[in-house]
Amino acid sequence: MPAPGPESSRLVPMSSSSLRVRFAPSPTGMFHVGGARSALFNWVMARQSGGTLVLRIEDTDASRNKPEWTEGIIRALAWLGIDGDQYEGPYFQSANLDKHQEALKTLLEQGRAYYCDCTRQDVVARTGDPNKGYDGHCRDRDLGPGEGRAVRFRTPDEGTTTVVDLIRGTPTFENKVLEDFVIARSDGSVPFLLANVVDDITQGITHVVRGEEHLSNTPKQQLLWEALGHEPPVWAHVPVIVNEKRQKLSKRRDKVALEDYQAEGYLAAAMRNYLMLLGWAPSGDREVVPWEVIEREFRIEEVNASPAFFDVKKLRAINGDYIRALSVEEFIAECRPFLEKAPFTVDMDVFARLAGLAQTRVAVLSEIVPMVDFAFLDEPVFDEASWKKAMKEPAAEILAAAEEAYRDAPWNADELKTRLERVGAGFGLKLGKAQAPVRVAVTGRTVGLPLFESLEVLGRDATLARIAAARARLAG
RNA sequence: GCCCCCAUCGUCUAGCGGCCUAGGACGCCGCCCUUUCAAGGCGGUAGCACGGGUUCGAAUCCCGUUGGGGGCACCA
Repeated sequence: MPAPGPESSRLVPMSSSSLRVRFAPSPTGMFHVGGARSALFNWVMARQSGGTLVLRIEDTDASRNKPEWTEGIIRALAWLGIDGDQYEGPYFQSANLDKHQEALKTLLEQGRAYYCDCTRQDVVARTGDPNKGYDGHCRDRDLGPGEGRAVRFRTPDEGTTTVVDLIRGTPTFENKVLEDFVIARSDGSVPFLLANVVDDITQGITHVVRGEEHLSNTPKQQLLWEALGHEPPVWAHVPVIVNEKRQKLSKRRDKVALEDYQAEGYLAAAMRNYLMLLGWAPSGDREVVPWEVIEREFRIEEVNASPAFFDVKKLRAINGDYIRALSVEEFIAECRPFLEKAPFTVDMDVFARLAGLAQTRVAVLSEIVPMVDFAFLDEPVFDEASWKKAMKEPAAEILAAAEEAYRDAPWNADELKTRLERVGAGFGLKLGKAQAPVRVAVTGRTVGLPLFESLEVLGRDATLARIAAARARLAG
């Protein structure tokens, strides 16, 4: 860690109880990993500055306000560690409608906005170019309210709007390229651009940390802040998360639902750690770090400005690290929900004897099920490829010899290993080869938990029965 | 089409003018360990997009090119 520079080099004060950030998702039925990362960034900033994180549900679109979706957001946040006591709210955008209308009225009265009765078709007909924006046709027509009339914000004809962005510096936009955008639909409702600003103003937001996809909206929103008589917030547009084709992750084509990862057995701590690594890295040559380190070291200004690929392979690796770092008891507890969903009944006492062996072998919790199924099923599920591979040449003889050797063996892993070693030696085979037929006979697969420990847990009767069954299958 | 953003190994990143013969991690490959598979240990593979400047000196600063991405709705 380099010597810390003067305090002034920190763009976001380390301690400022006045900092107010927000996470403002619109309910869509699933919680996007990109949203999770934004939430995390905002949360960390609030925590390390002693400021406040506000949760606001942007539910004004009628198709996006199912209560269970909001619950899903709250549940997902809690899973990540952002419990209800970590934020103010939730506020609902739909509860702030009066303020939206008030702002609209103010803008209209100040002459910063005007009524417009143009349809999209009208505009295109006039400009002859569907790529062109609104042409300002109604700017000075002095229209009053009326059926089919929207309200547009009058953007400046000259000058530039510069947004101060912690990650990108000072993107500057020519005002003349900003079209007069709609701030009230003809039904009177206020769309995102304005509603979002009014809510941020209402809730005293000082730093807006959101996805890069909003950067183009920012000059328009900043103009709105100013027109409404407020100093705009400090912005921070975090890069989008992309897929292998380097496109923004989309719920249509990519696996983006946090719930899906949770259901597969990714640990919240691992997901949290991984998400923070997208665009940022802790000090030193390590990246799998306790959350406290992240909370101490994270700086929004250090977040990379370029898009990051959501690499499930790396997520897996990190998840494996987190799983291995669990105590066996914790591991068992984490496995429980997955075992309860398994198509067989798990005796947790039996599982407890296998858990330690399984822990280093699963990268994702759901993998525990096929790994221990043999111990709970009446008979193993044979993987045909495994069977073919292991049950050749002296397999029948090995199984016969093993059955014989195990009939009266003291039932512990060491002894079982020694006896099978001896069996193998009789065929000039090393244990690695000799154990294969037994492993497949008993577990159904060629790979799995350490065999002799598994046999010890399984018990003599089941082991012998399975070897016999395999011999019969081999003969028949 | 217009606007904006971005550019270090395949991927995520460290680097903020000399410490870089570019470091770490994931992946991949090899070796060791070993009852399979993991885990672990050791080693290897691979990168500053390109072209101009600025400078004694550029991955680091500036400009351009190229290439990616995002946004341009009476969605959020």
